[in-house]
Amino acid sequence: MTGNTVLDAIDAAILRELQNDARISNKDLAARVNVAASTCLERVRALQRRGVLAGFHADADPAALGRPLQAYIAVRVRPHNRDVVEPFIRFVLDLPETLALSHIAGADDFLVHVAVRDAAHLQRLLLDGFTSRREVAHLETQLIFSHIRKWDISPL
Amino acid sequence: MTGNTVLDAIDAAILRELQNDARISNKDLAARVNVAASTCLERVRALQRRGVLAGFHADADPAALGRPLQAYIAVRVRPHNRDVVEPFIRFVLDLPETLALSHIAGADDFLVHVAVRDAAHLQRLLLDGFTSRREVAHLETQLIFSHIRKWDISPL
DNA sequence: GTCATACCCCGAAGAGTATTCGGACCCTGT
DNA sequence: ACAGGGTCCGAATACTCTTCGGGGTATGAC
Repeated sequence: MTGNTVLDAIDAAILRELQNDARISNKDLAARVNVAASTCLERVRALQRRGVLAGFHADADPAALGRPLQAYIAVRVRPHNRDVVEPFIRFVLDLPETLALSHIAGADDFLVHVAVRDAAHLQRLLLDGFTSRREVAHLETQLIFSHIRKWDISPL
Repeated sequence: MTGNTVLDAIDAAILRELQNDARISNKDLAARVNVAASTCLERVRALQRRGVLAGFHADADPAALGRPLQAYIAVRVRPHNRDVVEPFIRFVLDLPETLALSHIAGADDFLVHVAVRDAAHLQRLLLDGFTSRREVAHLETQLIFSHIRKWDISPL
């Protein structure tokens, strides 16, 4: 291995396998990427140390948890300064409906990805959760028909 | 346990722990949720069978993989019918830059979440990947300052 | 009451896995 | 040739997974 950014073929393979199945045993992982188990273990730990592997997470299905409807909520926050923005972020992340939150550049300031029980639940969330807050200047909601997340992010 | 939708306290705890760390050992998981290891194992398998636990994935940091810049690309596809939409979806999911793809209701048809090396890379992706396609009628790109994904989805 | 049924849970133990560590190997520069 | 640094490996011990038989408890029929 040469530079600081690039992964060699074995690291890339480890990354691929762990993104595909985070609960694979170290022994099986080692077999798949053709190194000894001890080597494999050390490589995984190195990837974690380097921050390439940021964590391992179970993927729970929102629909199976009674929240089959997803939406994006675009939010404009006024005034758009630290004292307003930081509490707003904390508020959104504390909502059980929230799946993800993006702070974006453009006409809107935030894009909130939510999963709810049904349209009535979404309506309640919008009215009671968002429009009732003073700093929320504008809302725009888009229903999500389907959402596909790619699990295998590859280097460059 | 009664219904089909609800999880009891132990299942909810298992879900929480596995979303927090998918590589926790079954023994440690059992200790955290206060059941025997064998019981815990069976519960995890039941959650997988039921589709509540859809998978386990390593979380790779796009920035550490040389792609520190993220954006949403809103796309309008014309005509919006099966023969056009399905190849488009396949195309987007095959792009290495794509992190996620949503099919949405509203003025735009798709929202594509991408991670790229830099602005020039994004520009190339837009021009060569998207606007060069016949079915792409409109594009709107928003840079992402920060993106926070919540890992712990709770029931209801 | 008491019996049957259906769950859920548990602990023991063999099979299997993780992890450490010393040493082999292979570059690279002197 | 040889020293230094890095990477990899396999053996061995400690630890974990997984199966399986059995115990506890709630429910409902008689």
